[in-house]
Amino acid sequence: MGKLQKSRVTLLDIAADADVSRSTASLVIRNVPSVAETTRKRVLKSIKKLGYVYHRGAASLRRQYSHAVGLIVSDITNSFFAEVIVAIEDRLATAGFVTLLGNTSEDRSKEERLLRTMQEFPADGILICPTLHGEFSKGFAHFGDVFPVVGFARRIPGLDYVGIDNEQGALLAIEHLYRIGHRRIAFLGGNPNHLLAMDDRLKGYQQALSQLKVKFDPLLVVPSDLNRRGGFDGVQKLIKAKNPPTAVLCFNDVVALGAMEGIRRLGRKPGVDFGIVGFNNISDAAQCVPGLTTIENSPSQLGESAAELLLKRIEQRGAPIRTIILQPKLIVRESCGAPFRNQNSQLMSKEEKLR
Amino acid sequence: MGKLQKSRVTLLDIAADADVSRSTASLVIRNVPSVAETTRKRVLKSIKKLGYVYHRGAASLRRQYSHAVGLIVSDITNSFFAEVIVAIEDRLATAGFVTLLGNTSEDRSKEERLLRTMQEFPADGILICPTLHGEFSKGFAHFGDVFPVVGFARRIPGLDYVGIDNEQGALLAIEHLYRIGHRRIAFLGGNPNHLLAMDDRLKGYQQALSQLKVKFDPLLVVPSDLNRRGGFDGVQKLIKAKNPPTAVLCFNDVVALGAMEGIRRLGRKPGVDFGIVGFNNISDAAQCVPGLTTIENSPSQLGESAAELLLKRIEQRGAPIRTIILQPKLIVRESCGAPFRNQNSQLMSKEEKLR
DNA sequence: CTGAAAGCGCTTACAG
DNA sequence: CTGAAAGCGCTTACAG
Repeated sequence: MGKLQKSRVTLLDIAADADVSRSTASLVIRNVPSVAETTRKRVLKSIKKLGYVYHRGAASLRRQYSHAVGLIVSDITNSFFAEVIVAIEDRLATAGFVTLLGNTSEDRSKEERLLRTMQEFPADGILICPTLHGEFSKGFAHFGDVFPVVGFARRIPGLDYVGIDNEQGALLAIEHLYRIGHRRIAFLGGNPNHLLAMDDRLKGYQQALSQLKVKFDPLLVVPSDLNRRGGFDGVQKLIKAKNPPTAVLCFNDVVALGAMEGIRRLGRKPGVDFGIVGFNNISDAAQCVPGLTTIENSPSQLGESAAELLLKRIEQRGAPIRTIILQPKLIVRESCGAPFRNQNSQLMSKEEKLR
Repeated sequence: MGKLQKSRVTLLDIAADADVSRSTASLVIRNVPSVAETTRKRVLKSIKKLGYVYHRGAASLRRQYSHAVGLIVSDITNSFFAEVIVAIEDRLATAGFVTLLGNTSEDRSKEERLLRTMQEFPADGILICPTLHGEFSKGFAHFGDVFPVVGFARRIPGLDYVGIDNEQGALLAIEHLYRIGHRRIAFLGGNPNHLLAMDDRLKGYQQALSQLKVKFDPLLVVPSDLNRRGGFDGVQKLIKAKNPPTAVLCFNDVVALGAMEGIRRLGRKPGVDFGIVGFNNISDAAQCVPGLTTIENSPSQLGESAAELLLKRIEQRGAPIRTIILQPKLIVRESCGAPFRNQNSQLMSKEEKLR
C-alpha cells in the first residue's frame, strides 16, 4: 500500500508509478501486443500495487459502444423465461457483454420506462419479450433502424424476432390428444387480442380440430392469467361446466402445471381421469408426476438465438430484418389421460407405476 | 426531421438549436428550477425535435456515481430467487437505479468474473447471494470498506447481510411435525460445509429433536442438489431405505416440491402417507395440492431489505456493518401427513377434499 | 516502441 | 438567469 487511496486510481496514476505515458498504460491494459515486454511487466506490477480497477464506462464513452445489453422480460418468475434469461446471459457474457435486466410484470408503463432507461444508459441494444398488449408499435415506434432491438417469444412487427411456430405446436398437441382417444378438447390460457402467440396457437387448435372433423366449441376456449393460478382456476371451471372436456391444451407449461393441481383439487387424477398438454417443455415438465406431455420450445435454444441475433444486429444496423421461427416438437410423457393406456405399451408401463 | 442524423444528438446540438448554452440545456434536462420558463420550453422543444437521448454514461463519469447496481444470484431458475429479484429490481427502480443481473449457476469462477465486471462497469454497489462454497472470503476479500457489497440469503462474514433466522425456522418446522405425531423425521437438501444456511437449519433440526427427546439419526440427514431433481431423488432414497422416516423437512420449497413428486412416483400420497415441510414459502407452495406446509421467508421482504441496505451503504460507506435477520413463521397447509388428521378440524376438512 | 494532445457527452463551480 | 471553461477516465490518431 504505497499511498493513501484518496478516490479512484486511474490510468494516470498507473502511468506515473510505472514511469510511462497514459497511452502506454492503456495499451498494456487492452493487451495490445506492440508494447515491449519489460514495459508491460512494469505496468502490470503498478496495476496490482495500486489496486487499479478498469473503468468501462469511461472507455465506452470514448469508443462508441458500451458492451452492455438490455434484457426486458415480462415475467421473470415464469420458469420458461428464467431459463431463457440464463441462456441469453450466458451467450452475451461469452461475447464480453454485460446484461441489464428488467422485469415488467406485464406492466406496459414499466416496459416503456425500462426501454428508455436502458437506451439512455446507453445499452448497445435490447432484447425484449414485450408485455401483453395489442398495439406494440407505440412503445417501439422510435426503434426502427435507429436502435438495435430484438424481440423474442412474442412477436413485434417490424423488428428482428426469434420465436416458435405456435400454430404448428398447437396442431401437434391436438393431433396427439385425438390419436389417443380424446374428442372433447379444451384450450386454456392467454387472452386473444393481447397476445399474438395465443392467437396463433388458437389457430392451430382450430385447424387441427377441423382437419380431424371435430366440431369447434367456443365454450371450450377459456382465457386465463399466464401463471399457475390461472391454470388452477381455469381447469376447475372447465371441469365443473356441463359437458366438460376430457383433455386440455394449455397455453404454456406453467399454466399446465397449475391445471394439474386444479384437477387434483377436484379429487381427480391428472393423466388418468383427465388429459393435459403443456407448451414449452420447461425443466419442471419432466420432473412432475405424472410427467407433463408438452410441445418443446427450448428456452436455451430460444435464448441463444435471440442473443446471437442481437449481436449481429449491433454489428450491422443496416441489415434487413431477420425472423427466426423455431420448429416445435411433441414430447410425450404421462399426462394425457386414460385413453392413452390402450395406445403404447412403453408408456403404459410408466402409467402403471403411478398406481 | 430538420437535419440528417449523423451520429448522436448531444446537448451541444440542443443548445445550438435552442440558442442557449450547453450548461443551460443541462439544467433544463435535470429539472433544475432556476431556468426561465420560456427558455425551458424552447429547450424542451429542441429536445423533442432533434430526438435527443440523454447519455447516462457520460453523466455518470462526471458525477461520481452510475446509478447502476449489480445483482448476482446463484440460480435464477429457483423460484425463490426469481421472486427476490423482482423485489430488488422494483425497489431499486423506485430509487432511480438500474439493475445489472448476473447468474452464476453456482459456478465460483463465473461469480468472480461477474464481481469484477460489475465493479469495473462501474456499478455503485453489488447485491449478492454467493455460490456454494466454504471460503467466501477469497472472492470478497478486496471489498471491505472499498466497495459497497451486500449479501442476502447466504451469509458472507464481514459484509452487510440480510437473511432469515435459519435455526429458528428449522426448529419451528420440526416442532410442528412432532406435534401432529411424527417421530421419525428426515432432513433433506443442501450440503454441509458448502452452505452456512444448511448448517444453521441442521442445527435447528438437531436442537428441536433433542428438546423433544427424539434420538438424532445421522442416516436421516441426506444432502442433495438444491433443485427439484434433488428433492425428487432424495426422498425416494429416504423412503426406500430400511426404517424410513414418516416425514421430511426440506432445505427449501423447490426441493420440497420435488420431494412431493418423488413420493408420487413411488405410488404414495404426499400429505397422506408422508409428511413434507418446505422452507421459504414461494408462491407455488400455496398453489400445489396438497398445499405445502412451509417456513415463511418472504422473498419480497428479503429483496426489499437487501436493496434498502445497499442503498444506505452506498450513501455512507464508512458506516459499521449491518446485519438484518428476518424472523421465520410457520405456514401450515396440507402436506404434513396422516397424523395431522387427528389434530385440527379446519385442516381436516381441507384434507377431506383431497380424497 | 512510446508520448502529447484531443475528444467521447456530460456536470460543476465560477463569473457575470 | 445564463455562459465559458475545466474535468470525469478512458482511447485514438498522429508524431517521433
